[in-house]
Amino acid sequence: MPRRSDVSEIRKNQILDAAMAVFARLGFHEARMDDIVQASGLSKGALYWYFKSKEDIITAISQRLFTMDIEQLEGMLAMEGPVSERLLQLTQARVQGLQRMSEMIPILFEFYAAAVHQEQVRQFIAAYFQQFHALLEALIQQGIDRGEFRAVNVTEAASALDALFEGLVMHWIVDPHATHWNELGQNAVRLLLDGLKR
Amino acid sequence: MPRRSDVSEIRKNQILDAAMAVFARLGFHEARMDDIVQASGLSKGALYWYFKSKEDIITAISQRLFTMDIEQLEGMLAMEGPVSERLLQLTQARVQGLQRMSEMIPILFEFYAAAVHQEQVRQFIAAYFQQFHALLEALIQQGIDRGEFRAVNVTEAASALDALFEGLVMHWIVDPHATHWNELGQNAVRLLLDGLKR
Amino acid sequence: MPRRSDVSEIRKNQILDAAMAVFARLGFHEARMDDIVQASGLSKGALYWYFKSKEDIITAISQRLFTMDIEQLEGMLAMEGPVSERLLQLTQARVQGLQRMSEMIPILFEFYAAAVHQEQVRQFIAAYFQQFHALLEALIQQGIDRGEFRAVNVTEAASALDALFEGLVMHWIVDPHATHWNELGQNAVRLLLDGLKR
Amino acid sequence: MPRRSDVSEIRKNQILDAAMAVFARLGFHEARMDDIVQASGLSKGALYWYFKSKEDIITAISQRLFTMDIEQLEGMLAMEGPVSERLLQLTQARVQGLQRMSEMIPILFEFYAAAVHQEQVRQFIAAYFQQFHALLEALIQQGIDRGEFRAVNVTEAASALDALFEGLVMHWIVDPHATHWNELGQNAVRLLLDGLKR
DNA sequence: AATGAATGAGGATTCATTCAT
DNA sequence: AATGAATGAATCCTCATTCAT
Repeated sequence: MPRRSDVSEIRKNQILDAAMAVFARLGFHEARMDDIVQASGLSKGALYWYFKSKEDIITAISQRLFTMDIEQLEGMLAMEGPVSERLLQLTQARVQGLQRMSEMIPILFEFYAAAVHQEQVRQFIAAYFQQFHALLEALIQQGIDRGEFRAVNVTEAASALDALFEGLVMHWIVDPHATHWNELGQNAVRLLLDGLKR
Repeated sequence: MPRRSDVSEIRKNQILDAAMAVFARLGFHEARMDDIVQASGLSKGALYWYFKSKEDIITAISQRLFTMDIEQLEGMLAMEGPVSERLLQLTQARVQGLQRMSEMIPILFEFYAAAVHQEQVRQFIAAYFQQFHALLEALIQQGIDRGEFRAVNVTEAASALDALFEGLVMHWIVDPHATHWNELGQNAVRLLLDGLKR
Repeated sequence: MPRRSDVSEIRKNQILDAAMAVFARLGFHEARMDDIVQASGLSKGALYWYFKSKEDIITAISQRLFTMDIEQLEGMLAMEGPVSERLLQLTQARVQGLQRMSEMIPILFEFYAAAVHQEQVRQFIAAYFQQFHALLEALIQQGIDRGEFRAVNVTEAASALDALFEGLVMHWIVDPHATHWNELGQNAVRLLLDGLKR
Repeated sequence: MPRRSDVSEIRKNQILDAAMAVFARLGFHEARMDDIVQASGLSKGALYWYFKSKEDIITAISQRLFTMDIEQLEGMLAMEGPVSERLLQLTQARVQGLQRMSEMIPILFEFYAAAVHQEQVRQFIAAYFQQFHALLEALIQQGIDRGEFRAVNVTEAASALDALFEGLVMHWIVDPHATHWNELGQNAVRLLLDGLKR
């Protein structure tokens, strides 16, 4: 028994789903509001009833993409076992996440470009990066505390991992249909881990 | 005594310089041809005399950015001394390059986004990545041959370095005015090198 | 025990009050139905329940404004005393009326503009003018009959008074907060009366 | 031999002529930019090349209408002969002016309504009224100085004439095709003059 | 080579009105 | 009676590109 207020949530998701599909296909600028209207199955008026502008939709999508499952990742911290193994699992999870949203990667690039000029978008992304970074720092610290890693500078090591993960995304440009992202990631991280180990 | 074609070259550069400044400030889509006209100090007609469309200008800029000094980098291969040291020098050179073109980084993001929908742009970028990657492979191979590095998979190790370098660029979004890119890069690469060494 | 129709009457007035306030502030065209909805404290549906269109509301307001107290004015005819004095009283009454509805004067101008293109509105206004004109004619005739005024052309003299009264309204544009309308009116009418007297 | 800069002036007039015709027919709000485009014989782009918005066109027209022939009217001051006669001539000139621009009177009402919400328009109108008022004051003062009029309060008398003139315009609403405006005006002013004379 | 006026297809947004509930 | 979500035609304005000079 859906309550009235649920309709609002349903419609917004309906619109954002449509918008993401359209944006992935055409990019933010080539995408027409009419494209989103059509993809959403709603009317122009309905779109503007729920989002007051195209930019509003973009912002909402950035929230969807960058306001995420940090909690889920934080689970890694609580887990048992060697940190290096957990980092490799994390890598796998990240890569699988990317592959699952593979067709949304064009939107990622749109956002990176938009971040330059839309402070709100930039902040979403920066917050995401920072949360991820904090998680990595905590994991590496665990590794050091357990005697698994050398006493490296935690921040620096985390930044290196950050860069690795982000750099993997860029690889999409070279090869949009890459199927070996997982290997790529696993190997790269393994090399770093080799450098971290005692 | 300037030859005819010199004027042409001067004008084109005048336009591309203006365009890059405008694109960096506004992004490809917010930038108007009139903005470029004004920034260039030329007339609308002159602009279209030298470039037949906005996209043409963008393509020309991508050539400027991504058709680069590979030769210069290839010098690294011929150099003497430990490969790990040369890789750190390469890192420093890359970072300094980024810092020099710091205000152009927004354009980089524009290109990454454009690459998704403009095949020609994508190919420029991919070619750039691949050349860089090839250089790294060669360097690492040298390291292995000299017994400096373990007999790692060269391609994988180069990919890891690729990702590191690209990931550093992404850091711009988190902190556009970062002054410690060099440290960041040096440390990250050092960690990887630690993993590579025997 | 309010009868059914009372609620209806209350709602309609509620809406018209709100609409007048909104129209005065924004003009007919800048005013949105939503503005009226909000000002009325009712819902959009309720608005359209009582008035079938925006134009309907405007028409209803014109009735409010231009279907007026002619009876009240007609009292002037029945009064005793010098006609010139009664005309000055009439002037005072008019001016006070204007001052009371001071913030509605913008709506007057809206109506004058609307009259050009909406016959129904034009007719309301014309009817108002004509009734007022007829009253003035009757008063002046009385003045002549009583030997107070010269035997002027009654219609012409009434038209002059008409024009005077209307012209006073225009003064609002020059000085929206004028406080001396009464003087202005009294003096102008007095001058005309001087011309009418024997 | 028209100079280049003349084209600009020609185009602007072409557009304003078209706009006035359209506005008179449809009112400011019903008139579409496309209507003006069509009436002007130019293209949409050309319109916006010369005027940056619809409101801009309206402002330009208000300048046309209200930045006027005060000089011409000032001639009245310098003339010889009885002031009362000159005032009647002035009346005739005004009425003829109105009749000549008869089909523009709807625009007048549009402006009166617009003045309420557009300060710039209000100021144009107020300035016009004030200049006209000043002229009337000067004329009446002359009449007093020459012993033609009683020593009335000049400002008050001028205001009465102001009101008369403006009120005549309002008569358009009652009877848009009135042919006897001249009589109407002449008689009304004559009555006032009777009140002014010694 | 260079100018800048002119073009017009295209797009985001608005808002009076409707209608299922 | 009343609600407010939904509709979509209509409109202002933009801007890449062209072309007469």
